Amino acid sequence: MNPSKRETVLDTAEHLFYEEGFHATGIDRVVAEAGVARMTLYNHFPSKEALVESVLERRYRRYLDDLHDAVAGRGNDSAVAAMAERHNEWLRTRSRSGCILLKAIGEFQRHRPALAERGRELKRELLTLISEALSIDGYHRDEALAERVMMILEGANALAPVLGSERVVVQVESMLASVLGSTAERSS
Amino acid sequence: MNPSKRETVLDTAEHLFYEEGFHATGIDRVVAEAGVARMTLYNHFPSKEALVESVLERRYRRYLDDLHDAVAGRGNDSAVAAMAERHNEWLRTRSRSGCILLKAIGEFQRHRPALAERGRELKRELLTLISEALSIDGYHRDEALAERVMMILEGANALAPVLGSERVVVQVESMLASVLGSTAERSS
DNA sequence: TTCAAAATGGACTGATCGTTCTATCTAGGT
DNA sequence: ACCTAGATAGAACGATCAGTCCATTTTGAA
Repeated sequence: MNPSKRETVLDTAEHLFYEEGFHATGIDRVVAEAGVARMTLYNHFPSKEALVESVLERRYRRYLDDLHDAVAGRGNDSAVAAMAERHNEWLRTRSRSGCILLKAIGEFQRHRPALAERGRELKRELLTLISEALSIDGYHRDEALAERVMMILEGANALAPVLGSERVVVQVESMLASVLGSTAERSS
Repeated sequence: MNPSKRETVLDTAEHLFYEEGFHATGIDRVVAEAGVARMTLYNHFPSKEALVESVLERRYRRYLDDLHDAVAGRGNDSAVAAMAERHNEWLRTRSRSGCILLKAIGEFQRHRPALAERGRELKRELLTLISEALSIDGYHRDEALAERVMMILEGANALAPVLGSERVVVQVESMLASVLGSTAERSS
């Protein structure tokens, strides 16, 4: 069975919102690019805001699930290293223009506070995921360390559009080693 | 003498563009908030694009100059530490919603490539500034190290809207120590 | 006091925004 | 063959967009 119209709309909207911005991308543009009637979109999503939320939810859920899977299926690497490696894969292939969530928070924090807050929630899920990976690796209840690791990943996201993904991924590994290595609190 | 109308427009536009987004902020909104006639704006700036560019230029120039001054006027701190401290001051007071340049690059990379490229140029100026500070501190020609330091600052910018400036500034110092400390290349 | 430059406010253009409506068409299951 | 649910194209809505024009008022320096 072909991808449903709904999925087509989500794919197209994700691409356009991510590459061209949320406010700068009109509904007409989405339906034209998706090859779908305008009312088809509105049958699946009650408003543009709802469409944006679905796009964010779907994309970031995939990203979080991907990181989770990387940890679960890692070989000899540490959990955090496996996670960072999977993040780097996103940087190389799907996330060359920064983090879609931070873009959305920036564009909607005033105009649609609920949307921005949902974005922050998803970001906190990433922080939790990092915390859990650190626990697996023997760093227990070190929230500050998790924040530092997250800052590495977000720094890479932010600078990818400036320095390019290639340059940025190699610094992720280097910084991860520095930040983990200089911690004396490891308990196993 | 009162601040010129031009400065008033720039102040207002900077605030609105930064807090509410570029595409989401109309000219009408800017002139209303600035308490200025629409034609006054268009007498000083030929287009919205020109206004955006002036806003970016002015704000980021101030930021870069500020970092430069911090290095020049530092006490016993290292150059990079003085720079990071000044960056943290921006995070606490003027830059709580992420980096205005990265926001602009995100919103304009497709619609106004020239604007986005100008943004990237200014970002490269920051990288140069960091490189120079590292040179002062005895790390010579280590471009990768400069990129790592920059990733710390940008990671902090990116996460400030999620974790808050307070949490983020303390991690900057910690990470700076890790990243500099784990380098064996220091030559003085 | 004079005079030019700067600023004003409001009308106006054509384009585009998100959203709704309607009438027609297409598919798939019974 | 029939029915229904979904998809279609396109017109239309009021609101807002960036940008222009203009006649009038305010300003500041000579």
